Amino acid sequence: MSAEKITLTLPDGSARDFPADATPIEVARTVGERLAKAAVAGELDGTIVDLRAPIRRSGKFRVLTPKDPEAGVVIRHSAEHVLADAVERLFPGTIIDAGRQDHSEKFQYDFRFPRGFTSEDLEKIEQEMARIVQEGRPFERKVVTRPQAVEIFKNRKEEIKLVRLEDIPEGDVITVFQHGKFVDLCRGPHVQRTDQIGAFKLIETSGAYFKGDERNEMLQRIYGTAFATKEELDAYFAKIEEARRRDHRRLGRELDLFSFSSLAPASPFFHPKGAIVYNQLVALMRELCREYGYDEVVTPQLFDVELWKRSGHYEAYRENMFFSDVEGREFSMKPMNCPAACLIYATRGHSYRELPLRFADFGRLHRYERSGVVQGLTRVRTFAQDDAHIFCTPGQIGREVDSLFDLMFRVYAIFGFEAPVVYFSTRPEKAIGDPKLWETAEATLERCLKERGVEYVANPGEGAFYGPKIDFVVHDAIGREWQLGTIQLDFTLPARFELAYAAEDGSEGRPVLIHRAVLGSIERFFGVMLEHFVGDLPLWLAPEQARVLPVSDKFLVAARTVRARLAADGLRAEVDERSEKLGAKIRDGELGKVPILLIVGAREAEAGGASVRVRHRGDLGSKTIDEIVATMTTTTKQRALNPWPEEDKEEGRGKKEEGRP
RNA sequence: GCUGGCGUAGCUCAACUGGUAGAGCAGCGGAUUUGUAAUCCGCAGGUUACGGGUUCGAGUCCCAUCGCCAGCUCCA
Repeated sequence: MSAEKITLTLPDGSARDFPADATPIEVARTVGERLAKAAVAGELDGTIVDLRAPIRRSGKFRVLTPKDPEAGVVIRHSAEHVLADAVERLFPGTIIDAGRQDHSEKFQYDFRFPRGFTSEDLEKIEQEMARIVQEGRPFERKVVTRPQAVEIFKNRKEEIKLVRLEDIPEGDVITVFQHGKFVDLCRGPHVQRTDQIGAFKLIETSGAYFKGDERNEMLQRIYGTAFATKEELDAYFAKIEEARRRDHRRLGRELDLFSFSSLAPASPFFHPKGAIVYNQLVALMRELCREYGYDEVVTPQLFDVELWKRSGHYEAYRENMFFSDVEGREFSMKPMNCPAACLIYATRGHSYRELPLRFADFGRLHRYERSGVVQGLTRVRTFAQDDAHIFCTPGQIGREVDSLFDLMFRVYAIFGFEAPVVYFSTRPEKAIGDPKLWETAEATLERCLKERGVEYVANPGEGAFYGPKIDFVVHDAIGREWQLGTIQLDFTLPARFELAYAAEDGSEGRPVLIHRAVLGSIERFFGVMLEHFVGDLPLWLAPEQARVLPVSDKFLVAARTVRARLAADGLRAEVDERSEKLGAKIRDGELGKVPILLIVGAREAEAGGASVRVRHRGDLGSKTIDEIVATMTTTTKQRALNPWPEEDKEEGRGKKEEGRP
């Protein structure tokens, strides 16, 4: 086997032959001793491989050094071992579990430790890690047999590792990595020596269930991050700081949009300004519902639990529901709108001719969420969805779903959300309904995805309890994924509610139910969107679209006249009547993120207009009131992202060049 | 729910090892009449989240409750 050859194509384009068991570090040496010394990993056809592992395959190959951004994952992975080593050195007898799968940003390690790690512990551990890094310990890779591996971890009294070892499928190659006295079960890849870990920092500690299952013991986890250089490490923390700046909870308070009270935990209060934004979002969806052939319905909040038993929620969703007893009857607040839609459908007979029937429902929902999981507007206990339930024939599913894709992408584009990630989720463990119906539903939805040609990620077992779903996910400022829109195909509820329609041939058909939301929860969307815009809402959403600033009290009347004209044309505007200097009013307007400031002094009062100052863009000069109203009205109607159209190209170009060296 | 941390004026934060709560901004009043990111002066504002306890004395130490933050688990 070792006589076999492989051909590696190097970055300079040259193709060279090597023995099949050649390792990346050996290949690096043939290129140059300096490259070999700096190497942290190899990369074969885009996959990072360990320096010491035989390559065995022909392909495009290169050597990664700390200068390559891709090397970061290897550095963090190695820092992870150094962390575990440091903890074992400082706290002998600590049982180790395992590190992190995804090293794209952070590393982590779980330990069985009698108490939580304190910040003093972290400091000590960091110092110990620094020592290990400085010692420049080489990482060694060893392929071992299962009995050898058992032997190693038995000797080290690493009982958790023995459990982990059992999880490795029979026949897999088992490798361990060692640096200094520390040995860990690990696939790699790792750097050559610990001193290639340029800069690292421990971030925080937390509890974490063994194997992520809350029925298991809780281990103590330490998080950290590492980079090739101090500069990259600093940039990482600067990014975190930027995320904090955009946090919607902070923006919501500062802009007086919403608040929370300990008397209604995890339930937002939308202040007058926040309610304007909220209602604009709903108005957008109502408008689109009209265009796409929906009928809006309004349904109750509180239902006899009989309904939930019938719908399956009592069986599969009870932990998330609020209950109350009235007159000896048990009631529950609705966590979803779908059963109400079914009840409406069932109030009379239906013909195939009226399908699809699309019921939009902006009803308020209540879901009990465990206290530890609630978070700002993104995870609350009461919210409304831009919800709808489409009753259609099986043959209409394809067209309905296709039209939903149009709607989703159209709406996300309005907010400038980058192409959302599409997930396809199938039958979960806790599901109701006939498995055969599930299979049909899953196959139908997947076919819609394929016919549409959208790229999607399979998410097995993550469907709703009544049907498979397609989810649309966008990323917030901190890189967290948030599910917004969803399309769920449901054959189960129509059966449970015995819904029917008279088919063309006179037989009785059973409608299919499509659940769908575009924004998802209005509350969550509000939060994600606020972070996305850093509070700089586009004109159509801004609670205060313009603020009129009189240069002094002398122009108060003129300012009020400008405001009155804007209001008469349906624009939201205020006058800053304080006896502050203009500079102060501008400052407060900018900090308040008002899109347009209209300055009225002697010149403007006489001409009957205002000087336009656009948020973050500065003075645009005097305009007539007609021009201001016309521009703002158009921008609002178009739901443009930019509050005021850019000036002609020449000026734009000139401005850009000013900033250049 | 679990692990860890936090809770002082509307906001941001002070108050040495326990010695009896203070500043900036915001608010209010007055002066000022202002031309593109902070005018000046004054006033008011707190049972230190809540309830117990230790102590001569608790914002500070201990216990319990509530809420918030991060993570785990879960999720629109």
